[in-house]
Formats: sequence, structure tokens, C-alpha cells
Amino acid sequence: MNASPLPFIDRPENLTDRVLRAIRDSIVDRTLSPGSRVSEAQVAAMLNVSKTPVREALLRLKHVGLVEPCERGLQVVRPSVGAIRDAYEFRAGLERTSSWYAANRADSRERERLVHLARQSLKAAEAHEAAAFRRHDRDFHHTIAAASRNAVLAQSIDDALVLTSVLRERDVPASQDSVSCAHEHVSIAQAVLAGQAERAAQLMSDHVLHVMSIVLAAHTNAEPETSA
Amino acid sequence: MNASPLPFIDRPENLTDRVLRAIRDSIVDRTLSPGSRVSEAQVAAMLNVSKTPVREALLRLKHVGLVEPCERGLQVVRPSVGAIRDAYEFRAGLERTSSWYAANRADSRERERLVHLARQSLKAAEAHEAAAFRRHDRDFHHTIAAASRNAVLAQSIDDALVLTSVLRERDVPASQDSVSCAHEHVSIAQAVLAGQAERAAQLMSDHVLHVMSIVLAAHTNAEPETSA
DNA sequence: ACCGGGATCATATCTCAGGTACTGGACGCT
DNA sequence: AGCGTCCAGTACCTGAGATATGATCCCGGT
Repeated sequence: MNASPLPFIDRPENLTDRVLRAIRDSIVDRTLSPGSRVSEAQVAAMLNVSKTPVREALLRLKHVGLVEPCERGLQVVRPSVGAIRDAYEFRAGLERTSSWYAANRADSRERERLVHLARQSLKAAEAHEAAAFRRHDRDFHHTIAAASRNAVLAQSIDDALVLTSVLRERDVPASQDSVSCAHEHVSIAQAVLAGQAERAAQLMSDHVLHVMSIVLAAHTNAEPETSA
Repeated sequence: MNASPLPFIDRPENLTDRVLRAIRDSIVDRTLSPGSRVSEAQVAAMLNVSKTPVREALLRLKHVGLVEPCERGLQVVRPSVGAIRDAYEFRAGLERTSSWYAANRADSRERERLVHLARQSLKAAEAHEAAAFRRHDRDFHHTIAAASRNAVLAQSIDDALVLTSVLRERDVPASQDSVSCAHEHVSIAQAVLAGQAERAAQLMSDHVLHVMSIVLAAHTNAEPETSA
């Protein structure tokens, strides 16, 4: 995209944003496990920065739902039936909307890419390649969000995707579920490709709620206690 | 909602939250007009607090979309065709979802309240009582959000409602529009009352997008310039 | 010996004032 | 007029201090 002889100088991003990304990534890859306490001073000392940028990053994470207030401070959000339901229902609604607009607005390049990503995810699922499946799954949803041509919607979907991935109990509970999800990806991609907005929207909503049922089942199987 | 004999003690809210509310309210009631510059130091001096809470409040407002970065600092968001479209499409999707769940989950008290509020809004619209109409309109949408029984969704809707109300060019452009909107309120309320989830969802989406078209028309009529 | 209650402490958030880096414009010089 | 320099205003970050609250320990009563 940038053909200037002098490449843009990479200006140091905000410390707040870098801290935000660091904490978020640590939560996503389970370096910070659910329920672990996270305090301003501790994170600040760990990243060797002042408390203020850490504080601002934690405020945003709290607003997004990745960390929650607990007695005395904050902790990484712990999956619960209520939290999982809220997050997935929210995401299902958002992605329903984005699919509808994507079916109307995506350019041909994006439509082809969606079909490609869906097929790649199916291939990865059938080959039991969990990491590859997750990567294609993520790209698939992000591509639809981008194709909806709505920055507010895309931003919110991004947050919701991170939240739901954290609330998942463990990654890839069963490969048969991955295969069925990948088939749903293919159906959605084909609907978008054909410009069938209502069908794409309905399929996407069903897809996300289907994933929710899988996650909920895994959750209740893993931890039948803690009924509070 | 809270029938406890001892009302919750009103604990002194965070300074950040109070500052946030103060700025947000000033933006909503046009004390801070769109495009006006808003800086940390200025607001801090005005509210007689330090810059830190002001800074945190502004960060959240920027994330929600009420203020936007401009050359040298921040300014209150200025309505543009793109911003209006993004915000209303986003809100339409959210409220579509909330209406669907509200039709399935609202208790009888909430359903009656919805019908009541819709009729009140219609009465106010027909009597050209703009302030009353806006109040009932706001309560109507908030009640549906609450009835959806999803805290994440309700929070997001709250932000979206504030944003769209700010992006409106002027309050109540035409009373005939208010009347038609109020009729749509009544239809939505009746669908929720009858538990017709799909119908309520579709009506709500159409309603919000209808409002969007009104706001867009008023915007392009008011300011045909600034084509950037 | 055990239990209940209150003072104390430790640790967290919250707030503040100050300093630094950067940006855009105004001003003066050539 | 064009160009370099200075200046005012801004966000950003730091470190320290104020404040609140859960946890701990001690002690007296049963």
C-alpha cells in the first residue's frame, strides 16, 4: 500500500495500548488464568512501567469484561453460566448484523476469501489441526466483520470475540464439534457469496449460539460445583 | 426494582465516573456543542479536580465514540453521514437482539409497562410535547434492554442510545415523524406482549433504521457542505 | 478451649501535582 | 513570499501521597 521511498517511521504506540495488548494477550493464552488476581502495582512492576497506564488499560479491560472486580481488586474473569450466556448471545446478535451487511457490501475479493477461509477451517478440523482451525476460524469472523463496512460494529465484534474465547473452558473440546462448526462456516460463506443477507444472518446467529451450547456443556461438565 | 427495606447506601462514586457523567450529560444536552474542543486541563480546571480522572473519563468517551481525536487534542463528535450510519446500524442490530430476547423473557409487569410507555409516547407525539415524547422514547428502549436479561447487551445499548442521541442534528425535527415512530413503538410493544420474538425483532430493527433515515435526511438538508 | 468482636495492619485503588515530548501555528528573518 | 525558529498548548507518563477495605491478631467472656 505504501510506495513512498522513505518508509513511515514506526512511532511508539501509546504505553496504555501496549500494556492493554500485553495483558489481553496474557489472558487469552492463559498465562493469566481465570480467577487470578491482577493488580495495578503488580502489573506495573512486571512490565516496568508506571501505574497510570496500567490502570487505564485495566479500566478498559473491565469495561470489555475480561477482568471483573472482586473483593479487594480485580481478577481475570471466571467462566460462569451467566457470563457465557450473556457474552455469546451478545456476540450472536452482533455477528448476525455483520453477516447481513457483509452479504450486501462485501467486494468480490472478500467473498472469495470467506469461502477460502471456511474451506481451510473445514480442512483443518477434519485433520484435527486445532491451532490451524482456530486461526482460520478467527480470520473468518474478522473478515466478515470487516466486510460489514461498519467500524463501530467491527470494533465491538472484536471485543466480543476476545471475550468469548476467554470464557471458553478449554480450547477445542472435541474435534467433531470443530467439523460441524466448519461446515456452518462454509454455509455462511456461500450465503454471503450469493448475497443472501437474511440467510447469512440467520446461519451466523445459529452458528454462534451452537458454539455457545457446546461451551456451556463443556463448562457444566467440567465444573458442576460453584452454584453461586 | 429494588424492594429491600434498607435502600442501598449511596456510596461516594468514583471521581472518574462522576466526571464521565458530567461530560456526557453536557454533550447530550448540547452544553458542549459538536466540534467544540475539550481538553484534560480545561475540564479539570472547570470541575476543580485533577487531570487523571478527567483523562480516564475522556478515554472511555473516546472509546464509546462521543469524543474523537482531532488535530491537537479531542473534540466532541461531529455528526457525519458515515458516523450516523455506523451508529444507527449498530444500534439497530443491538436492539433487534434485545427485542427478541425481551419477547421471550420479559415478565408480565415489564410487558405491560412497555405497552404503557408506547401509548404514552404516542400521546405525547400527537400533543406535540417533544420533551415528554423523548422521555417516554428513552424509557421504552431502556425497558426493552433491561427485559432482555443480558447485562452485556444492555450496557452496549445504553452507550449506543447516548451516541445516536448526540449524533442527531437537532431534537425532534418534525412532529409527524414522532407520531409515526410512536406508532412503531406500539407495534413493537404489542409484539413483545404477545411473545412474538421474530416479529418484535424485525419491527424494532425497522424502527431504528427508519429513525436513521430521518436523521440522515435532516443532516444532509442542514449541512450540504463539508463533503470531506 | 473456643468463640466473638474490635483495634490494627497491609495492600489495593484512587487522586494529585509535576515533568516530558510533541504538535501546530505564529512570528520574524532573509 | 518563502523558510526557519520559537512558543503556547496538548496528551502522556511518572512517582508519591491519600483513602478505603479486607485480613489478621489479640483479648476478654463464656
